[in-house]
Amino acid sequence: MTSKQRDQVQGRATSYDVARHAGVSQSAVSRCFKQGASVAPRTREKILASARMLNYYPNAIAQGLITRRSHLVAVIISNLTNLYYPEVLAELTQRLSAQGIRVLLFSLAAESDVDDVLDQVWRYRVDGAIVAARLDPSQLAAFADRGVPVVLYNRIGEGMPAASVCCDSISGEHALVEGLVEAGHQIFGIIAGPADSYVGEERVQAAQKRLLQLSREALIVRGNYDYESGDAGLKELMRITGRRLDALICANDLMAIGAIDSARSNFGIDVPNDLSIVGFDGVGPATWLAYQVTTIRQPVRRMTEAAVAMLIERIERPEILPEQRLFAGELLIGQSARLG
Amino acid sequence: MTSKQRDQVQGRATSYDVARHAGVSQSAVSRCFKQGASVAPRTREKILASARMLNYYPNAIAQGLITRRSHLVAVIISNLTNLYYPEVLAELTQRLSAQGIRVLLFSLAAESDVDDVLDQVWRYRVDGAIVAARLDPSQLAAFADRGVPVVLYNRIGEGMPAASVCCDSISGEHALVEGLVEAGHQIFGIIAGPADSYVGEERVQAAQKRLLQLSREALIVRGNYDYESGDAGLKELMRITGRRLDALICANDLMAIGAIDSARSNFGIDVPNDLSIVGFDGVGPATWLAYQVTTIRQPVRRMTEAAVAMLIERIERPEILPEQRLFAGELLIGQSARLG
DNA sequence: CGTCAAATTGACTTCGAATGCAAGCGGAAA
DNA sequence: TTTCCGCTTGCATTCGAAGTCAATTTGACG
Repeated sequence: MTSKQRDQVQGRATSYDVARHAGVSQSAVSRCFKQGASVAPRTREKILASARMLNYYPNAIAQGLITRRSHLVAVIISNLTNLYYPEVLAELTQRLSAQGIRVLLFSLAAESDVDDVLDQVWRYRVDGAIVAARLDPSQLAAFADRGVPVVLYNRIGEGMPAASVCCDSISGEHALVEGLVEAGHQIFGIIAGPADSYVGEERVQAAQKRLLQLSREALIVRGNYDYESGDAGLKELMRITGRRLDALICANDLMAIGAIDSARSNFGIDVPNDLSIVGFDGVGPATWLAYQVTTIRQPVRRMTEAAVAMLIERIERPEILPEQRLFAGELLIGQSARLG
Repeated sequence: MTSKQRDQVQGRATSYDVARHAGVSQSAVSRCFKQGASVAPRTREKILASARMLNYYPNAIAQGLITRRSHLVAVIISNLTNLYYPEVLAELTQRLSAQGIRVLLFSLAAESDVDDVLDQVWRYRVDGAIVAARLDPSQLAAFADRGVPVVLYNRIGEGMPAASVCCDSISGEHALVEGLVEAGHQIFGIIAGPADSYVGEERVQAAQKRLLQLSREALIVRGNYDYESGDAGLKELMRITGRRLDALICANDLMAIGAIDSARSNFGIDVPNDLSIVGFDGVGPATWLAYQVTTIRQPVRRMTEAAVAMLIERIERPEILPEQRLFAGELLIGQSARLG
């Protein structure tokens, strides 16, 4: 077995192997795979035929080394088990893929665990990063220092401006609160997200502020964004209010769903007639018949599209200044709350 | 600004920069970052100090080129929006990460779209791949030809043996069917998955076969693994059976949930008293109070652990022969079905 | 203080593809 | 046929780190 054949069989053919097989130089092979390079049609065909025969694919690692473009983008997501992120991830991956960019995935156990993965991000010389996790100013600065463009997803730069794509929590919560107040609700509860969640805090503060403006107060308990937190939060609020809670604002849909189930099963409460519950996100299960959560749906497709576009812009022209893009959410009127 | 300072600021420091700064050779720097290499303690400290000062991180791309180990693994997943996969992906990513391996994510629109991404997989010289999508024999052979170890997740090699990790659909479905038959159900319906889903077909065939053995027949309609398919499937079966359906077996939990909701809301059926519905997977929402689906829970943690272990074994010793590991699922008794 | 083995170190090459540059080639015009 | 110009092509170098091998230093011991 010749070396050439072995290469072929092992699928380790290099541009030199192809060059030898086609009787040309390695440069010619390289040019064949480069858009708009100068190669005679006859030569190109000969080379492509050899490449096909040898099962040759340009080594992206070597390309990355010489061109300093890895065509890799780091996607850093805090907790994939949250129902909301898989959809975002799938969208991002497919959009990036369509642009010839591959996704290096980093999934964190907690929102603030970014430090653990940044080393790896630097090592792989990614062309950019999309981050849905908490970045402190020094981490954000590290990206800037290294010239790695970042786009934050549903977060903004703390302490320094950064490119970001967000869903407008504030007007979303305002719409929900106004609807609830108009419908005459009196005793408000809020189940917040974990303290280190940017959107969670934003949503809760927005709701709280608008309630105050409308002369209502709200009792706040903290949850963890999961189904169980909805149950636990509701129980706590029922205890605190002596079961007189009549409107519940949850920082995300999953907790709203947990609360709806708990209200019905554990307290025999009629949602929405005795208790209105609203969420945020517009995840799939929110529209399931058993819940039909009244919520704010994030425009995931437009947001991911914007995130990818912003990132690619910044990869191509690193000097572009930070920009925040804020997308309005859509009020999804379900059956879990009485709105005015 | 000296070149050294610029390098530092731009985070583009190379081993040469560190070497110059520490007054040693590039080889010394390289050895410093290699486990068990021979470097004098004093030298090592000097180098590490310089590295820290210059913000040096070894370039994984260059390392990959010379060592032929990219420390990248391709994870190919068919449809991330299926509730089951995010959990698998999160587990895989974290386990691989703990082994010093990064995940190159490929998410497909459909089960059989693997071809579109294989080029990219070859180009990046991944060390291995974990595939939860349909691979035909030629695709499987392509992995073998290129010496890229693969572990199939919830699939087996068609036409040729391949390393794989699966949940035992057959005994799972048998347990469900037996329970349903013992409880006296007469008219069985099945909502299958899409035709190109391996586990879907396996589950349906297992259920069907066991039903036949127990002298029952089942009407089969095909779904798409999503919530809507559960609704549509149920409607179709109700039509076909003249509303006399009393046991429904769904190829996954999401369709079971859709069917439960549809039965209750659209037909006013009491689940489980008038109609028993079972699923498969044991995804999060299956245990929600509104559903409490009777189902088979896949041992995701053990399965992903096995998949990662098998893959790493094969990366280190490519000659290891294919092996199938079949994990029993756990019968999760909920409130959606009467079992005997 | 000299010897010798062991520990350290640096020069150089390598991985695979991209690219600047100069040489080679062909065709058109004179 | 000769000259010139522009398209093709190959040579040589480069990206950044790893590893080989030989040179050098270290230190233990006589």
